[in-house]
Amino acid sequence: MLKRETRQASGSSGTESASRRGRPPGDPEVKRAELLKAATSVIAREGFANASLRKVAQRAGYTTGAVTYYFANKEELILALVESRFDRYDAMLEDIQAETDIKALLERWLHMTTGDPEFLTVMSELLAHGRHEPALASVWRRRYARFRQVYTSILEAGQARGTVRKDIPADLLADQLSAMGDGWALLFPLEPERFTPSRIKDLVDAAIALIAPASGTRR
Amino acid sequence: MLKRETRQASGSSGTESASRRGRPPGDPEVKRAELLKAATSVIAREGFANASLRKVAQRAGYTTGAVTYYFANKEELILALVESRFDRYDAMLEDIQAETDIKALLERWLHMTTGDPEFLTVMSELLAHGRHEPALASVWRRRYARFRQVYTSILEAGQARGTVRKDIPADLLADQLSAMGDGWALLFPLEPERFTPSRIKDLVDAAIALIAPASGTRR
Amino acid sequence: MLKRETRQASGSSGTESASRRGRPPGDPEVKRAELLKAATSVIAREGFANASLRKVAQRAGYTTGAVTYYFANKEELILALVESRFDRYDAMLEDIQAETDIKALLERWLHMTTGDPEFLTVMSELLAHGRHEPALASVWRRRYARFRQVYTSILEAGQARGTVRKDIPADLLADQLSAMGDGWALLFPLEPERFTPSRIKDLVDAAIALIAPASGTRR
Amino acid sequence: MLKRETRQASGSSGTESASRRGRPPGDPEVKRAELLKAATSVIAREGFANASLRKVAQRAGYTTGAVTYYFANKEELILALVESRFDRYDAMLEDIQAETDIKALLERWLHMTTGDPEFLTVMSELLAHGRHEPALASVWRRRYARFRQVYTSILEAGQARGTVRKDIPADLLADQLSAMGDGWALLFPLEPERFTPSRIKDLVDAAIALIAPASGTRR
DNA sequence: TATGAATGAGTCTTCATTCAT
DNA sequence: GATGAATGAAGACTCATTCAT
Repeated sequence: MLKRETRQASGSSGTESASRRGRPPGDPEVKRAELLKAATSVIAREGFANASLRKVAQRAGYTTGAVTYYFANKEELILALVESRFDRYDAMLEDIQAETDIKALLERWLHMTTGDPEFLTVMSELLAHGRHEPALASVWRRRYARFRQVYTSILEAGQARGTVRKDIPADLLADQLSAMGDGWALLFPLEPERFTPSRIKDLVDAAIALIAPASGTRR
Repeated sequence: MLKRETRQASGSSGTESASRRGRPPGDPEVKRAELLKAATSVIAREGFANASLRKVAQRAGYTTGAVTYYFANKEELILALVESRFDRYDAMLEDIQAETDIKALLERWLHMTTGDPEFLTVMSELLAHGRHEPALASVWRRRYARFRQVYTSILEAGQARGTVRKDIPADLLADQLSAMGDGWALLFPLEPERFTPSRIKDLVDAAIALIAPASGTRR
Repeated sequence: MLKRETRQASGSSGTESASRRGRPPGDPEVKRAELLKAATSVIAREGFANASLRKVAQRAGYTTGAVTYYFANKEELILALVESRFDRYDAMLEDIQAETDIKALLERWLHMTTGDPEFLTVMSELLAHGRHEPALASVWRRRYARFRQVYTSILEAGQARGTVRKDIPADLLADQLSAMGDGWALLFPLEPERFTPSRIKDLVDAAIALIAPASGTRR
Repeated sequence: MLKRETRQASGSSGTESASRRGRPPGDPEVKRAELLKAATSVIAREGFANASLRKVAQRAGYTTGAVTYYFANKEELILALVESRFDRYDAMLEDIQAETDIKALLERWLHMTTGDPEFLTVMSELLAHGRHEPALASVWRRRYARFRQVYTSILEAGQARGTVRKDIPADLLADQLSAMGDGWALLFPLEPERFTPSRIKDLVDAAIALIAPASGTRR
């Protein structure tokens, strides 16, 4: 009772309905997506350790209760978040996979992952935290395994086509390249000024050179 | 570091017995080190997000007050922790650096970093968290830069000696290898079962192959 | 009770088909009864303190809104629940009351109250909580008084017939026996393993002996 | 910050230290006892279901944090509370046990249990809630068993002395009397006006008559 | 008639920090 | 020098209740 008055007092427009309760129109999936987006924002900006449901709700323009209405748990929210991020990544990879030129492919991949600045940041936060949340860890293992497979088959195709060195099995190369990617995803937000576009280009070129077949010395 | 001066200033008494073996039992530096060790343990086991000063105190067998007595802040504790971990890493690198054979060197590095199972874990936790704590981030930038230099000079020596490929500048190679290492430090705790000794050996061998000069025997 | 009038006022339509067997599916009273049954279940299993409207709705297979639609309040639901449980108890007592043999009567009472395992549990939960909800307390007082009257008249009949001791007024005996019953209803769920069938039989026999007239054969 | 001002605003004396932190003198056991007393009050007044740590803290004049400082858990607080109540009851029983006259003993017991009006209320609240908290239930089972033993031996002594009927085993009598007591503890707060001193006297006298040896009819 | 989205107060709990002793 | 009692804010979560649809 007391509280309600307080709330109304701080309401801006006098003509607007004082209560925000009741059933507004809208698809629950949309709201869930909104909340996941807000969670992404919060985690990207403040980090996993500092992300709270309250902040997520605030950023989404909801109350805390709304978040726990759509997600039973903080854990469930996080899991839904990882899955959704992976889904997006999946879709993006789909597009790229057709590219046969390994250099072009890597560049598109780079463009894709760095296109949404929040994406890599959130992924690395979630990855770093995965160790402590068994359910999260298992999602990572499951989905990460799929990506290694995709990478591996891409590299195998490259080996067949002669654009990727054959002396190292494709799965090891995939493992190494994705570890490298994870490392950068971790380092990038720490010292963004070091990762200038030209530095990034050099690193990508170097990566391509690393996995290219031995060409110059003997051919 | 910030507050260490303060502590020492009020702690260095001229009457201290110099004949005792090592530092006297009440030595603040010893206690600080003990607390840092406890902090390492706690973070390694429970993760940065779940590590609290209380847990650190408990693990060290100290009282809650002791932690804030020896460290003004949680932040200060964390900073001291990173510095101390880097100091240790520095010392370890010193030993290794003399090794000229690049393969032997990498293997010693591997042995060294994985020797203390808590080490890599804590480092990756702190690295992942660095982004959100400006002071921590700056420590990382400063000290990480030094390591890249060391790595670079090692790789340059290898290039000079002909054991490392010359088509990629040493600093790019260093960047890539350390990113790879960071990636693995992150992935390892997530799926330790995937990193069997033989898989690790393969990955290291593959890494060596990656940076090796294009040999005449291979095709 | 408070709001039942309101409901019925708006619910009794004259066009309702009278030929259908029982009440039509949409009958509010049926839904209310279903919800009360669900509430019984929830309270019996989880206890009054842990029972929430949401759980009741869930168990009944209704939506959250349905509960507050059929019952204005949580309090109203509880009151309706007590009344309905008492109604049932009333009906059960009706059947038994005819029994003239006091031992047979007690045994039928026992059989009756323990027949539905949820019954006693819910009653004791509601009884224990009654104190804190004035409306609930008043229901208890009113209906409990009636039962003491019934018990008293049964015992008086026994006294007249010579099967119940006459040195203690029937109302005091009724008070004592019902207190005993309440005590057991409270203790039973706490240590069910202690209340084996044979122990229960002994306790009932002893209770009968307690209220039996001092027989000539004893001592 | 905001809160502190509020706190200070309601502080009485202007010269008192604004902060209440730091280490005041005092025995932790005393504080624990204080908190238990506050918990007793709250539960007695508002019931177990409505008792919150906040209310306990408030009544004791502490903040919520203080309660969880002295008791790790709400559960731990409750357990400590039951144990302490039982300890008190134990001590009281000790005093009484020497009484050989069964009537005098019962009256002293009555006097004792009703002396502190909160005592019985809290006990019945805790008893009623015991079912849902395994740890609490086990404390009840353990300690309640002891009392039944004491009661049994008192009744056995009565039987040996000829003041208690011998046709019902003492342990059954103990069981019945304590159930009766629990029942009354439950009913009393519900309708205190019914339990006038004279009614209580009658009930006690009737109870004594119930367990007295068959005297009038044949001797 | 009935739904279910959303609220907002309240629950327990954890925690960094402060400070009298 | 060191302790540990106490704070107060924040955390996740639950829940009765409201109400647009």
